[in-house]
Amino acid sequence: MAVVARRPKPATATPPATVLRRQPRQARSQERIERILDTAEQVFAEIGYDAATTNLIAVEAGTSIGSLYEFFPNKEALASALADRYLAAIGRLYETLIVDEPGVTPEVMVPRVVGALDAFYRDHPGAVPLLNGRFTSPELASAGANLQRAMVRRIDAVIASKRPDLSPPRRLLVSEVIAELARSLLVLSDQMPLHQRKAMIHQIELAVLGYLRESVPDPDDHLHTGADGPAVDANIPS
Amino acid sequence: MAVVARRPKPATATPPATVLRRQPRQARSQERIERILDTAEQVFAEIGYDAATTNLIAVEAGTSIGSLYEFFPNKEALASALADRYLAAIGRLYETLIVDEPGVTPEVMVPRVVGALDAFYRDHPGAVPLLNGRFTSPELASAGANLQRAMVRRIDAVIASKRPDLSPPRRLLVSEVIAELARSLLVLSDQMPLHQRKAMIHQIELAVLGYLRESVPDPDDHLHTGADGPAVDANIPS
DNA sequence: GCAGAAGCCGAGTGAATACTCAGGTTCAAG
DNA sequence: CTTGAACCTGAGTATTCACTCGGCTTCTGC
Repeated sequence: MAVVARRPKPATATPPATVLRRQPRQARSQERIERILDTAEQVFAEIGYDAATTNLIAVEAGTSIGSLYEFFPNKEALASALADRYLAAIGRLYETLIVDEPGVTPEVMVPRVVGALDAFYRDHPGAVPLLNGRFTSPELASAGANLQRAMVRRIDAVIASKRPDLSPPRRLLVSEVIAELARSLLVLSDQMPLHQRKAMIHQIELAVLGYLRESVPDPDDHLHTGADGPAVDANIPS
Repeated sequence: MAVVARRPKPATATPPATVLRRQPRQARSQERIERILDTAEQVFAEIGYDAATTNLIAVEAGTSIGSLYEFFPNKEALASALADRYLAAIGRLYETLIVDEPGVTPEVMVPRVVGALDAFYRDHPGAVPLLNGRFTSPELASAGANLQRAMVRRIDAVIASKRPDLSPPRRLLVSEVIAELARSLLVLSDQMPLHQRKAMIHQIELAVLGYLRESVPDPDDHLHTGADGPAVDANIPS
């Protein structure tokens, strides 16, 4: 029942964690690799991973499949290398933006982060399906999961610092929801025309802030504590 | 560049909108069709649409590919028929649950709808990737889009009735965000273990309600109008 | 300038798989 | 019972596509 993507000759179980089959020695091939990756990003974004053929990517990149496979061991390695690129870039983004500084309120941080992510996704259309789409390859799915976990951890750290009164599991749950909320709505906004996209980004900010206020009410604010429903701590995972 | 799934012989451009190639006349074949669909639902849910082979579906359903193709013109028709099933069921759900009645506040309706959708997705694991996943087939993508539009329309109608002061475009945007928020978070919760799932469902309710309060503040409540950021009506689409 | 390494090419291979069809079986109507 | 339609079967067909390989070209160090 186990269905492996499309790799007729598995050879070794798991090749050493190298993405490249061989390190390029000359500038020419280095550029070729870059061009192949850029093209793969485009093609994946346009027609999706499954529909994209390695031949098409090679041709569009102005090279041959032979060259492509000279450096990339298989199709998945292409997507994997792309994911690494994105992962590194977005990771840097998080490190810069999701920080625990005294003056930084959620009202400041949320638009900052959402705006930056929006810009990134707009500049790298391939990142959206790669990191957020349903992917056949387990390797890719885990790349996206890693990224998401990184965001959750950072949010969690900030909340821990701002609101030491919350229990760790509760904090984690809230962080997960916020990260997912931002992620999924950003994916949605990504497939909107530009004029709607701007409005959508603002709504994302409202949604995150609204959820925050609802789920982690400000202890100073005694005006807005609803008397409805079960306690907020209900159903948190242990 | 146009990549068609895997249909070597397109024959006619668009066959008449029948899902079945031939209507069954005997009870036996009717049951067979049902069994094939049930199996397809399972298999799609387990390994995904692309990885699922029609042969596997036929075998698992205890029949032959010949029989499968006797009734379904191609693989996509299988998924399409499934989508129709889900569409009808969820449509009924919406009609029952998203209604504009005097006593029904958001605090009542939101948990009701979220809970019902959660139950549905749990009972029909195949529905999630089919309606919410990135799909190669345009036909399937449109099925999911239809469903989402139906939900948006219903939410919009309810908001229109409860809050006639909102401008139509603003209303629509809010409805779209709510629908998407619920959809994507439900997809997330669907891939969680059961004990986390319950907690997640509650957070979805909080998120929707929080967004509502943030984006469409209650005109009676003059306590919670923040002085931050741009006007809420900024950036709405014309 | 030469040898060997690195790089490049693309027709070809093999496996996967959507779908067909010729021939057999089961049903229902007369 | 007979007949023809509906139904079923699964080996075979046609196609796609990831990936290889033998031969060619370009670079680099000496």
